[in-house]
Amino acid sequence: MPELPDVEIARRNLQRWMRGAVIVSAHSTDRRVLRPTAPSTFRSLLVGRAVREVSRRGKWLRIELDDGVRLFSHLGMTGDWVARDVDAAREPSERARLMLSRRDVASSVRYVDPRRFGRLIAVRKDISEWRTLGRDPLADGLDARSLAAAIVGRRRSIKEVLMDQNVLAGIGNIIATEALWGARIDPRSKTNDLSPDDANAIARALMTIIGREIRHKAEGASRFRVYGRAGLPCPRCGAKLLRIVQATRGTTFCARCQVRKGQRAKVS
DNA sequence: CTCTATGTTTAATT
DNA sequence: GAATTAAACATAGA
Repeated sequence: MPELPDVEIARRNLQRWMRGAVIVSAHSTDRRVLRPTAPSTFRSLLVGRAVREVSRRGKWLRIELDDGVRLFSHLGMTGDWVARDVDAAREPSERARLMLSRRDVASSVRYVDPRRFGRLIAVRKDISEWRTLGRDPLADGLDARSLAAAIVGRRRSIKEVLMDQNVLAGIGNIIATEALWGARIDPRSKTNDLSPDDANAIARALMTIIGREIRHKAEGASRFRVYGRAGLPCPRCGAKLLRIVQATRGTTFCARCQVRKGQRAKVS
């Protein structure tokens, strides 16, 4: 469940479930997800400490505890946090469980992740993956100027740059695909061929999609215009949507109404 | 059986 | 050495 809007929803859930609670027990034996991998380290760092705050940058969650301890959580491709009764059975694909107590009320949260691309990192200082993250569109805001400053001087395509977490934090394949369609820009365009108007269009499209996804995800389903719809007609112009591969990730786009920047004008 | 998948890291290649 | 590309991870679903 991962891209900025999904992670933001997870943050709000965890904040609601955990803030002010004391961690009564912490259990995980998953050596793929856990860092450090020793279950005893996970337990001893977390147990007995209260949850101060749950924050997010990009796709990373940071659960801040007493004494400077923090639990970083990345959801990978299929990770999610769920709240359950203390005596509820183990979830399918459950990888970690925290038992909580708040005002004498007991509860539990579980980390589920079928593919186990996610991470749970219990540490006493911020990890480098967190420190090097780029601008977060939701937390820091994003406009034409800040986007242009972030992507300036890159040689890769705009699609790949948008997904670089150290450039912009939280943009994944879906949002990048959708935003470039919304901005009418061909995903193969190079960043240094983009005008200030282009940067403005992309920044606005990103903010629109992120806001809409958070709003919709909080309740129902989400709706994508082009992602996963290759071969179907473009919702804007009706041409058949194409699928290409960039940096091993599929990109769906409309070759008719998304303009490829930096290409020589078509000869007549 | 084959292909694809919301993400990131690491190895291989240019 | 920098940059780009492919592979790897682990599992599910079409």
